[in-house]
Amino acid sequence: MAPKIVDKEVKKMEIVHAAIKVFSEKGMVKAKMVDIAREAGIGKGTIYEYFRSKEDVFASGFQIFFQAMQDQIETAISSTSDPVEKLRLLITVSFKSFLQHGSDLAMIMMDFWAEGIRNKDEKILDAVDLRKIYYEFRVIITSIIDNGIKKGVFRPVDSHHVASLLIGALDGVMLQWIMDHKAIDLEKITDSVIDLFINCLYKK
Amino acid sequence: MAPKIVDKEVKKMEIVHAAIKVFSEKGMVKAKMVDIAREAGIGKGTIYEYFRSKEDVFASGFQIFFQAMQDQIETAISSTSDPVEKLRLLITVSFKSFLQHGSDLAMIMMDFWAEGIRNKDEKILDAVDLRKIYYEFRVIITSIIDNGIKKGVFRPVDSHHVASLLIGALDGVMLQWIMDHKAIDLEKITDSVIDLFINCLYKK
DNA sequence: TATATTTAACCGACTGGTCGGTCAACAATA
DNA sequence: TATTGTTGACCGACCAGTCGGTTAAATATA
Repeated sequence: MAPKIVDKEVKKMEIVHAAIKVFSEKGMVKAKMVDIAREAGIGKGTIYEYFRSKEDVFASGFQIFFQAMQDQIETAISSTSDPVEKLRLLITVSFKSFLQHGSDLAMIMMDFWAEGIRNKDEKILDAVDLRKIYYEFRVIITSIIDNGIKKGVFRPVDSHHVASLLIGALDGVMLQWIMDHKAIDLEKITDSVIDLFINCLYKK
Repeated sequence: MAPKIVDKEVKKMEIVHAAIKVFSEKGMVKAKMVDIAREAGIGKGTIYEYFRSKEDVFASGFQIFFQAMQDQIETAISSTSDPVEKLRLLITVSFKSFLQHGSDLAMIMMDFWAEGIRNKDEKILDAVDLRKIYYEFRVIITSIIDNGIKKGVFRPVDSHHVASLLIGALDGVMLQWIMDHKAIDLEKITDSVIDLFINCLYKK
């Protein structure tokens, strides 16, 4: 009357994390369902007990990945109310989380970008909505800058443009680092980013 | 005794340009050989008279695409010897070339990135060597900045880091623009990039 | 406690479709 | 007619997703 019971949610997470690992090593296209199954230590058919399709697995991985990153950043910047310190933390934490995960996790981000941009018009995967993710990121940074301007710490600038620029710089530098670890010293570049953005925002 | 003659090089270029169009619309994976053939107005088999594989077609497209971009930028910055003006032109031309081509061409760049990063260890496609391309780009910008420092126009900075940062900012802002044209005004952001980088480099 | 029963959970052989690459036949030219 | 150039039907490797069969945990029964 009562058969084998497993925690569906826990197992689903196990599969997603196995999938994230495989995606990061092989990329979305070359990663096969059987690879994910093997990594999770289960049979291929079992995946379909928890996910509707490969895309569904991918979307779940995407969401978990970016949610974790966003949480990490928001936790860090909520520790202070000083706009300068918030920006400094945001930049540092962004680069740090990349450094600590190595290039595997960076690789999967590349696929998320590629997939997210390619499917930006199709509403199939609403979890993979990079527009929303970037919008939210921009709002966070814009509000820090606006607050800094209001407090008279920063000179008046177009906060939206500067926010876009900061996000772009973070992404773009990471992109170069993914391509060539030896050419880009992520730790030292952090200081340059902070120097350029914060010093240039300071009111003189 | 003298059979049909076609200009192999011209036809090869026709195929590559058809391929670039198809790649930009569908992406590397979804673009089929038969699509490229149809776009070029030829049979599928003919492509294999000019290219060894799909990857070979992709690599050729890659090379032509980036070479054109690099030529455009180098032509622009060679028109002046003023470091400030060189930087201003480099930023403007980079964004302009993106704007004029629309998002199709931006899409293919995304695939080049993804493909280039994924195969960065495999030496199969040495034409698709993003490391080299970014290195060369960095050299160009570094030399402009160093020259500016030498002339006493710019304050002394780590030119390599600032160059990486500028390239990153250009790429990263374009990435956001690709994702959401409405959220990013590429023309107006150009001014912010110039403002931030050039003003902050100025010696006071 | 041993055994039977129930059924969620699991699995991997199979299917159906896709697509890169080949090649034998065909077309055009001089 | 000899040679270059073209072609698309065909092949086979590949793989996402399916499905019928199996396993084993929890309970019921004696």
